[in-house]
Amino acid sequence: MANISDVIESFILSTMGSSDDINLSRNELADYFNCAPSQINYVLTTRFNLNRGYVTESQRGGGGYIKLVRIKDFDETYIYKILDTTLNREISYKDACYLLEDLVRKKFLSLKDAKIISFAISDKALSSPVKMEGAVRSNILKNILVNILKEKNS
Amino acid sequence: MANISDVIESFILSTMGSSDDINLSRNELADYFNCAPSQINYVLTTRFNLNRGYVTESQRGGGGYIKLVRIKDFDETYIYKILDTTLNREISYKDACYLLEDLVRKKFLSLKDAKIISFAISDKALSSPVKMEGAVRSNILKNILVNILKEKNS
DNA sequence: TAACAAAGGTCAAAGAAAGTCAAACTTTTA
DNA sequence: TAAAAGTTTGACTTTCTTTGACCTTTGTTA
Repeated sequence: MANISDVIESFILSTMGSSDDINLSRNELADYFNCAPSQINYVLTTRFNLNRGYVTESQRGGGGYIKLVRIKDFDETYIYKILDTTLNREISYKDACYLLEDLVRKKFLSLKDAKIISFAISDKALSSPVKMEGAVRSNILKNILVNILKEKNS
Repeated sequence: MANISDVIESFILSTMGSSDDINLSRNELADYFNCAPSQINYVLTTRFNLNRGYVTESQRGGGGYIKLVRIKDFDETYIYKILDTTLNREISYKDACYLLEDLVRKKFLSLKDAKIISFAISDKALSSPVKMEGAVRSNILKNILVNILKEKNS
Protein backbone atom coordinates (compact mmCIF):
# COMPACT_ATOMS: atom_id res chain seq x y z
CA MET A 1 0.00 0.00 0.00
CA ALA A 2 1.42 3.32 -1.05
CA ASN A 3 2.09 5.85 1.66
CA ILE A 4 0.19 9.09 1.85
CA SER A 5 3.07 11.12 0.47
CA ASP A 6 2.99 9.07 -2.72
CA VAL A 7 -0.77 9.42 -2.91
CA ILE A 8 -0.54 13.17 -2.57
CA GLU A 9 2.25 13.25 -5.13
CA SER A 10 0.14 11.42 -7.70
CA PHE A 11 -2.83 13.55 -6.91
CA ILE A 12 -0.86 16.70 -7.58
CA LEU A 13 0.65 15.22 -10.72
CA SER A 14 -2.68 14.15 -12.13
CA THR A 15 -4.34 17.41 -11.18
CA MET A 16 -1.56 19.26 -12.94
CA GLY A 17 -1.98 17.12 -16.02
CA SER A 18 0.09 18.66 -18.76
CA SER A 19 -0.08 22.12 -17.29
CA ASP A 20 3.14 23.77 -16.23
CA ASP A 21 1.90 25.08 -12.96
CA ILE A 22 -0.76 24.69 -10.35
CA ASN A 23 -2.03 26.62 -7.39
CA LEU A 24 -2.38 24.66 -4.22
CA SER A 25 -3.92 25.43 -0.87
CA ARG A 26 -1.93 23.72 1.83
CA ASN A 27 -4.79 23.54 4.28
CA GLU A 28 -7.35 22.32 1.76
CA LEU A 29 -5.01 19.59 0.58
CA ALA A 30 -4.26 18.52 4.13
CA ASP A 31 -7.96 18.50 4.86
CA TYR A 32 -8.74 16.49 1.78
CA PHE A 33 -6.12 13.87 2.59
CA ASN A 34 -6.74 14.01 6.29
CA CYS A 35 -3.15 14.65 7.15
CA ALA A 36 -1.10 17.29 8.91
CA PRO A 37 -0.59 20.44 6.83
CA SER A 38 3.14 20.03 7.20
CA GLN A 39 2.78 16.75 5.33
CA ILE A 40 2.16 18.85 2.24
CA ASN A 41 5.46 20.61 2.80
CA TYR A 42 7.11 17.26 3.11
CA VAL A 43 5.70 16.11 -0.21
CA LEU A 44 6.75 19.34 -1.87
CA THR A 45 10.30 19.27 -0.56
CA THR A 46 10.85 15.60 -1.30
CA ARG A 47 8.91 15.19 -4.56
CA PHE A 48 8.69 18.61 -6.12
CA ASN A 49 12.09 20.12 -5.46
CA LEU A 50 14.72 21.81 -7.60
CA ASN A 51 16.54 18.58 -8.29
CA ARG A 52 13.39 17.15 -9.78
CA GLY A 53 12.67 20.22 -11.83
CA TYR A 54 10.09 22.00 -9.77
CA VAL A 55 10.00 25.42 -8.15
CA THR A 56 7.48 26.73 -5.66
CA GLU A 57 6.45 30.15 -4.58
CA SER A 58 4.01 30.85 -1.80
CA GLN A 59 2.22 33.48 0.18
CA ARG A 60 1.08 33.34 3.78
CA GLY A 61 -1.83 35.04 5.45
CA GLY A 62 -5.35 35.58 4.15
CA GLY A 63 -5.62 34.40 0.57
CA GLY A 64 -2.38 32.51 0.92
CA TYR A 65 -1.35 29.86 -1.59
CA ILE A 66 1.42 27.62 -2.83
CA LYS A 67 2.21 27.82 -6.52
CA LEU A 68 4.01 24.86 -7.98
CA VAL A 69 5.83 25.29 -11.29
CA ARG A 70 7.20 22.49 -13.41
CA ILE A 71 10.20 23.02 -15.64
CA LYS A 72 9.53 21.52 -19.02
CA ASP A 73 11.94 19.01 -20.50
CA PHE A 74 14.01 19.33 -17.38
CA ASP A 75 15.68 15.95 -17.68
CA GLU A 76 16.93 16.49 -21.18
CA THR A 77 18.66 19.77 -20.60
CA TYR A 78 22.34 20.19 -20.40
CA ILE A 79 21.71 22.49 -17.49
CA TYR A 80 20.16 19.70 -15.55
CA LYS A 81 23.45 17.88 -15.51
CA ILE A 82 25.25 20.91 -14.23
CA LEU A 83 22.69 21.41 -11.52
CA ASP A 84 23.04 17.84 -10.53
CA THR A 85 26.83 17.70 -10.52
CA THR A 86 28.88 20.88 -10.39
CA LEU A 87 26.24 22.78 -8.47
CA ASN A 88 25.43 20.11 -6.01
CA ARG A 89 28.70 20.90 -4.30
CA GLU A 90 30.43 24.02 -3.21
CA ILE A 91 32.01 25.97 -6.03
CA SER A 92 34.71 28.61 -6.05
CA TYR A 93 34.21 32.00 -7.62
CA LYS A 94 36.70 31.21 -10.35
CA ASP A 95 35.11 27.95 -11.29
CA ALA A 96 31.73 29.60 -11.23
CA CYS A 97 33.00 32.18 -13.70
CA TYR A 98 34.34 29.50 -16.02
CA LEU A 99 30.96 27.88 -15.87
CA LEU A 100 29.27 31.17 -16.72
CA GLU A 101 31.62 31.71 -19.65
CA ASP A 102 30.77 28.31 -20.92
CA LEU A 103 27.06 29.03 -20.62
CA VAL A 104 27.57 32.21 -22.62
CA ARG A 105 29.45 30.25 -25.28
CA LYS A 106 26.56 27.82 -25.38
CA LYS A 107 24.15 30.74 -25.69
CA PHE A 108 22.30 29.89 -22.56
CA LEU A 109 23.17 33.27 -21.12
CA SER A 110 23.95 36.60 -22.68
CA LEU A 111 27.18 38.20 -21.70
CA LYS A 112 25.25 40.74 -19.72
CA ASP A 113 23.34 38.11 -17.81
CA ALA A 114 26.57 36.39 -16.96
CA LYS A 115 28.02 39.61 -15.68
CA ILE A 116 25.10 40.29 -13.42
CA ILE A 117 25.29 36.80 -12.10
CA SER A 118 28.99 37.07 -11.50
CA PHE A 119 28.34 40.20 -9.46
CA ALA A 120 25.80 38.33 -7.43
CA ILE A 121 28.18 35.57 -6.52
CA SER A 122 31.41 37.44 -6.08
CA ASP A 123 33.18 36.99 -2.78
CA LYS A 124 32.37 40.55 -1.96
CA ALA A 125 28.69 40.09 -2.57
CA LEU A 126 28.59 37.03 -0.41
CA SER A 127 30.80 38.11 2.38
CA SER A 128 29.02 37.82 5.69
CA PRO A 129 29.95 37.31 9.32
CA VAL A 130 29.48 33.63 8.76
CA LYS A 131 31.64 31.87 6.22
CA MET A 132 29.52 29.68 4.02
CA GLU A 133 30.36 31.34 0.76
CA GLY A 134 30.99 28.35 -1.44
CA ALA A 135 27.77 26.64 -0.56
CA VAL A 136 25.71 29.79 -0.76
CA ARG A 137 27.20 30.69 -4.09
CA SER A 138 26.54 27.29 -5.49
CA ASN A 139 22.98 27.47 -4.34
CA ILE A 140 22.47 30.90 -5.80
CA LEU A 141 23.79 29.83 -9.16
CA LYS A 142 21.64 26.78 -9.11
CA ASN A 143 18.59 28.81 -8.40
CA ILE A 144 19.36 31.31 -11.11
CA LEU A 145 19.80 28.62 -13.71
CA VAL A 146 16.65 26.78 -12.75
CA ASN A 147 14.67 29.95 -12.89
CA ILE A 148 16.07 31.04 -16.21
CA LEU A 149 15.09 27.65 -17.50
CA LYS A 150 11.63 28.22 -16.16
CA GLU A 151 11.45 31.55 -17.95
CA LYS A 152 12.55 30.01 -21.21
CA ASN A 153 9.77 27.50 -20.93
CA SER A 154 6.99 29.97 -20.43
CA MET B 1 -5.90 36.59 -5.58
CA ALA B 2 -8.42 35.76 -2.93
CA ASN B 3 -7.75 38.70 -0.66
CA ILE B 4 -9.30 42.15 -0.84
CA SER B 5 -5.99 43.95 -0.73
CA ASP B 6 -4.94 42.51 -4.08
CA VAL B 7 -8.32 43.33 -5.58
CA ILE B 8 -8.10 46.92 -4.40
CA GLU B 9 -4.54 47.16 -5.67
CA SER B 10 -5.55 46.07 -9.17
CA PHE B 11 -8.52 48.36 -9.10
CA ILE B 12 -6.34 51.33 -8.31
CA LEU B 13 -3.76 50.33 -10.89
CA SER B 14 -6.30 49.89 -13.65
CA THR B 15 -8.08 53.08 -12.72
CA MET B 16 -4.78 54.91 -12.85
CA GLY B 17 -3.96 53.44 -16.23
CA SER B 18 -0.89 55.16 -17.59
CA SER B 19 -1.53 58.33 -15.64
CA ASP B 20 1.06 59.40 -13.11
CA ASP B 21 -1.36 60.23 -10.36
CA ILE B 22 -4.87 59.64 -9.13
CA ASN B 23 -7.17 61.11 -6.54
CA LEU B 24 -8.80 58.66 -4.21
CA SER B 25 -11.48 58.94 -1.59
CA ARG B 26 -10.71 56.60 1.28
CA ASN B 27 -14.30 56.29 2.42
CA GLU B 28 -15.76 55.81 -1.02
CA LEU B 29 -13.23 53.11 -1.81
CA ALA B 30 -13.91 51.34 1.48
CA ASP B 31 -17.61 51.60 0.80
CA TYR B 32 -17.23 50.25 -2.70
CA PHE B 33 -15.20 47.27 -1.57
CA ASN B 34 -17.15 46.79 1.61
CA CYS B 35 -14.14 46.91 3.85
CA ALA B 36 -12.81 48.94 6.74
CA PRO B 37 -11.46 52.34 5.68
CA SER B 38 -8.15 51.47 7.26
CA GLN B 39 -7.91 48.64 4.76
CA ILE B 40 -7.28 51.32 2.16
CA ASN B 41 -4.37 52.62 4.20
CA TYR B 42 -3.07 49.09 4.42
CA VAL B 43 -3.15 48.71 0.66
CA LEU B 44 -1.45 52.04 0.20
CA THR B 45 1.35 51.35 2.65
CA THR B 46 2.01 47.82 1.42
CA ARG B 47 1.43 48.25 -2.31
CA PHE B 48 1.98 51.88 -3.10
CA ASN B 49 4.95 52.86 -0.97
CA LEU B 50 8.24 54.52 -1.77
CA ASN B 51 9.94 51.20 -2.31
CA ARG B 52 7.53 50.57 -5.10
CA GLY B 53 7.92 54.05 -6.48
CA TYR B 54 4.84 55.77 -5.12
CA VAL B 55 4.16 58.63 -2.76
CA THR B 56 0.91 59.87 -1.34
CA GLU B 57 -0.35 63.17 -0.11
CA SER B 58 -3.66 63.65 1.57
CA GLN B 59 -6.02 66.12 3.08
CA ARG B 60 -8.47 65.51 5.91
CA GLY B 61 -11.77 67.18 6.65
CA GLY B 62 -14.62 67.96 4.30
CA GLY B 63 -13.61 67.37 0.71
CA GLY B 64 -10.61 65.39 1.89
CA TYR B 65 -8.73 63.12 -0.49
CA ILE B 66 -5.73 60.89 -0.97
CA LYS B 67 -3.56 61.71 -3.92
CA LEU B 68 -1.43 58.86 -5.15
CA VAL B 69 1.59 59.76 -7.27
CA ARG B 70 3.81 57.47 -9.25
CA ILE B 71 7.41 58.66 -9.18
CA LYS B 72 8.68 58.76 -12.70
CA ASP B 73 12.08 60.28 -12.85
CA PHE B 74 15.28 58.56 -12.15
CA ASP B 75 18.77 59.80 -11.60
CA GLU B 76 21.92 58.29 -10.24
CA THR B 77 21.65 59.93 -6.90
CA TYR B 78 18.49 57.95 -6.38
CA ILE B 79 20.53 54.75 -6.51
CA TYR B 80 23.06 56.14 -4.09
CA LYS B 81 20.24 56.96 -1.77
CA ILE B 82 18.96 53.40 -1.95
CA LEU B 83 22.43 52.00 -1.40
CA ASP B 84 22.76 54.21 1.59
CA THR B 85 19.37 53.56 3.14
CA THR B 86 17.32 50.57 2.09
CA LEU B 87 20.38 48.47 1.32
CA ASN B 88 22.32 49.40 4.38
CA ARG B 89 19.96 47.20 6.38
CA GLU B 90 18.60 43.75 5.94
CA ILE B 91 15.89 43.53 3.34
CA SER B 92 13.21 40.93 2.80
CA TYR B 93 12.83 39.16 -0.51
CA LYS B 94 9.50 40.81 -1.17
CA ASP B 95 10.72 44.30 -0.52
CA ALA B 96 13.76 43.62 -2.63
CA CYS B 97 11.50 42.56 -5.51
CA TYR B 98 9.41 45.69 -5.24
CA LEU B 99 12.60 47.70 -5.34
CA LEU B 100 13.71 45.83 -8.45
CA GLU B 101 10.36 46.43 -10.13
CA ASP B 102 10.71 50.08 -9.40
CA LEU B 103 14.21 50.11 -10.86
CA VAL B 104 12.81 48.53 -14.00
CA ARG B 105 10.10 51.15 -14.16
CA LYS B 106 12.79 53.77 -13.80
CA LYS B 107 14.77 52.11 -16.57
CA PHE B 108 17.77 51.39 -14.43
CA LEU B 109 17.39 47.69 -15.06
CA SER B 110 15.89 45.71 -17.88
CA LEU B 111 13.14 43.35 -16.91
CA LYS B 112 15.44 40.47 -17.58
CA ASP B 113 18.19 41.83 -15.40
CA ALA B 114 15.73 42.32 -12.62
CA LYS B 115 14.53 38.78 -12.94
CA ILE B 116 17.99 37.35 -12.78
CA ILE B 117 18.74 39.41 -9.75
CA SER B 118 15.54 38.36 -8.07
CA PHE B 119 16.48 34.75 -8.65
CA ALA B 120 19.83 35.36 -7.07
CA ILE B 121 18.35 36.75 -3.92
CA SER B 122 15.34 34.54 -3.41
CA ASP B 123 15.02 32.86 -0.07
CA LYS B 124 15.64 29.56 -1.76
CA ALA B 125 18.82 30.76 -3.37
CA LEU B 126 20.10 32.06 -0.10
CA SER B 127 18.96 29.34 2.19
CA SER B 128 21.87 27.88 4.06
CA PRO B 129 22.44 26.10 7.35
CA VAL B 130 23.06 29.46 8.89
CA LYS B 131 20.33 32.07 8.78
CA MET B 132 21.71 35.35 7.60
CA GLU B 133 19.51 35.74 4.58
CA GLY B 134 18.46 39.32 4.96
CA ALA B 135 21.95 40.61 5.42
CA VAL B 136 23.42 38.47 2.66
CA ARG B 137 20.66 39.44 0.27
CA SER B 138 21.08 43.08 0.99
CA ASN B 139 24.78 42.79 0.39
CA ILE B 140 24.30 40.96 -2.87
CA LEU B 141 21.91 43.54 -4.16
CA LYS B 142 24.20 46.31 -3.11
CA ASN B 143 27.09 44.78 -4.92
CA ILE B 144 25.08 44.24 -8.06
CA LEU B 145 23.89 47.80 -8.14
CA VAL B 146 27.33 49.21 -7.45
CA ASN B 147 28.79 47.15 -10.26
CA ILE B 148 26.07 47.99 -12.72
CA LEU B 149 26.62 51.63 -11.93
CA LYS B 150 30.31 51.15 -12.49
CA GLU B 151 29.64 49.54 -15.87
CA LYS B 152 27.37 52.37 -16.90
CA ASN B 153 30.02 54.89 -16.04
CA SER B 154 32.88 53.29 -17.89
C1' DT C 1 -16.25 81.54 17.28
C1' DA C 2 -17.63 77.34 19.22
C1' DA C 3 -19.53 73.17 18.01
C1' DC C 4 -20.17 69.74 14.84
C1' DA C 5 -19.47 67.04 10.78
C1' DA C 6 -16.49 65.05 7.52
C1' DA C 7 -12.67 63.48 6.18
C1' DG C 8 -8.21 60.79 6.70
C1' DG C 9 -4.45 58.47 10.21
C1' DT C 10 -2.72 55.12 13.60
C1' DC C 11 -2.24 51.11 15.97
C1' DA C 12 -2.98 46.87 18.03
C1' DA C 13 -5.54 42.63 18.23
C1' DA C 14 -7.54 38.86 15.85
C1' DG C 15 -7.55 35.87 12.02
C1' DA C 16 -5.78 33.28 8.15
C1' DA C 17 -2.65 31.23 5.90
C1' DA C 18 2.08 28.89 5.16
C1' DG C 19 6.88 27.46 7.22
C1' DT C 20 9.99 24.98 10.47
C1' DC C 21 11.66 21.50 13.18
C1' DA C 22 12.20 17.73 15.97
C1' DA C 23 10.33 13.57 17.86
C1' DA C 24 8.07 9.29 16.96
C1' DC C 25 7.13 5.92 13.90
C1' DT C 26 7.85 2.81 9.67
C1' DT C 27 10.37 0.76 5.98
C1' DT C 28 14.54 -0.48 3.69
C1' DT C 29 19.20 -1.94 3.52
C1' DA C 30 23.65 -3.82 4.80
C1' DT D 1 18.66 -7.50 12.97
C1' DA D 2 20.70 -3.10 13.75
C1' DA D 3 21.38 1.10 11.42
C1' DA D 4 19.95 4.19 8.07
C1' DA D 5 16.54 6.32 5.45
C1' DG D 6 12.05 7.80 4.80
C1' DT D 7 7.44 9.22 6.66
C1' DT D 8 4.06 11.21 9.78
C1' DT D 9 2.62 14.29 13.27
C1' DG D 10 2.03 18.21 16.00
C1' DA D 11 3.65 22.14 18.48
C1' DC D 12 5.42 26.35 17.58
C1' DT D 13 6.80 30.34 14.42
C1' DT D 14 6.42 33.73 10.89
C1' DT D 15 4.07 36.39 7.61
C1' DC D 16 0.32 38.77 5.76
C1' DT D 17 -4.47 40.45 6.05
C1' DT D 18 -8.59 42.25 8.17
C1' DT D 19 -11.09 44.80 11.53
C1' DG D 20 -12.32 48.17 14.76
C1' DA D 21 -11.63 51.52 18.30
C1' DC D 22 -9.79 55.75 18.94
C1' DC D 23 -7.16 60.09 17.20
C1' DT D 24 -6.21 64.29 14.39
C1' DT D 25 -7.12 67.63 11.00
C1' DT D 26 -10.05 70.48 8.29
C1' DG D 27 -14.26 72.51 6.73
C1' DT D 28 -19.00 74.20 7.78
C1' DT D 29 -22.55 76.36 10.16
C1' DA D 30 -25.39 78.12 14.04
